[in-house]
Amino acid sequence: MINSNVRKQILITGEQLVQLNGYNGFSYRDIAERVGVKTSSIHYYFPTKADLVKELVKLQTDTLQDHLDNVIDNSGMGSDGKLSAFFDSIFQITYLYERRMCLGGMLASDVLTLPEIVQYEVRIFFQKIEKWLIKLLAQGVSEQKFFVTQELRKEASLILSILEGALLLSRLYQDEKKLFEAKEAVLLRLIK
Amino acid sequence: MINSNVRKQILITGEQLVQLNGYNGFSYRDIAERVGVKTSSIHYYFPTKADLVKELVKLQTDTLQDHLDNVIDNSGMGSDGKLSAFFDSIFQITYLYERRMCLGGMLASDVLTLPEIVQYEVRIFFQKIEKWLIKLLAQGVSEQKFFVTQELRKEASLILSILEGALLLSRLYQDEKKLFEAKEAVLLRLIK
DNA sequence: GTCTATAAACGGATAGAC
DNA sequence: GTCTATCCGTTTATAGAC
Repeated sequence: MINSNVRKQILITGEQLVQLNGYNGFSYRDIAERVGVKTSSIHYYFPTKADLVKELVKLQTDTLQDHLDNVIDNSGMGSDGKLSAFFDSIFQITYLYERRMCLGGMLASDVLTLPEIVQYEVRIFFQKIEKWLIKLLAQGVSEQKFFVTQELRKEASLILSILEGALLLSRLYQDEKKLFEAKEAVLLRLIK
Repeated sequence: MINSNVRKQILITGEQLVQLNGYNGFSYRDIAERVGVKTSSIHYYFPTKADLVKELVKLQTDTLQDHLDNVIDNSGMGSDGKLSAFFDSIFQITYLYERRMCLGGMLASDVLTLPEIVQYEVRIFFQKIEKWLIKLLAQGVSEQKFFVTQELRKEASLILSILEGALLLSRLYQDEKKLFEAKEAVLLRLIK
């Protein structure tokens, strides 16, 4: 417990590797080399790969949730500013951070090969973001800053799709412009 | 040559497995078992995994291209009908076909682990679809059926992002509704 | 907690018989 | 063309010493 720094380093490195290469694109060895321990030490903290990835998804979900809640609660911005901040927050933990894919999006593409526990956490990951978006949309509508012509749930879902798709294609072409265009399109769409 | 049916079966099965599980989520053994040959036979036709996947991406690119060109040239539909047909065509080779991901989208998520040759073909895959979309958008604008307020290239790119993102999330939740909602949103956006 | 050692299966790939 | 046999590195995971 004195130095469960190692545990933290394993989680951080695992997160990085999942976002870069996907669930089937990294191994315990990859983590071990980067952290500077043996693979058996990783098994000590996380008996199976499922344990490790489940844990790191939970962690990012909570961290992101806290961060976003701060944006919505303790910021002087209007709804439009908050939506803009939402995109920037996501960009900062994805493409703008070593050209990573979204953690949830990467695992979503691997969904058929994921252990059940991991699938479950990935769904939670997106559900929380979607709920947050719905809350923000409602706020924007009541402030008369956003003009939404359909169910808020559908609109939030669409925004998520745009975001994930833009990340996928930005990475393919190594072109961050697509990302900003996606953000701009969403803002224009709502603010109209 | 008499029975290069095997070659074709390998390609078809490989395509299926890539769309379901990704580049790092299947092996020569998986294909061999399904086709009913030994892995060495696959190596006879495709010396390396890169050869195989490169080939199968090329194939789907060409097939899809031909199909879409037919839609745009030899159909009595208006631009809106053609765009609708575009979505349906993609759905038919993805989620509505064994809940597959888009071939290009799946490989895009694996991009950092792909051999160069495969990366190249994936980019071609999307470039051709994007060009086709731009052509259709131009047609729709000149017919005054579509109202596009930005560069056609940006609009096409956005449509692709929406499509890929919707596929990703539909698969995660096993919910085809998201797909149809995405299609509807794109159509409303342009026709409005 | 971290290591060495090892298991047992899997990965892509090749040589050579038929 | 397809197979058997095999190579050799990798992968996840465990046992047990320190």
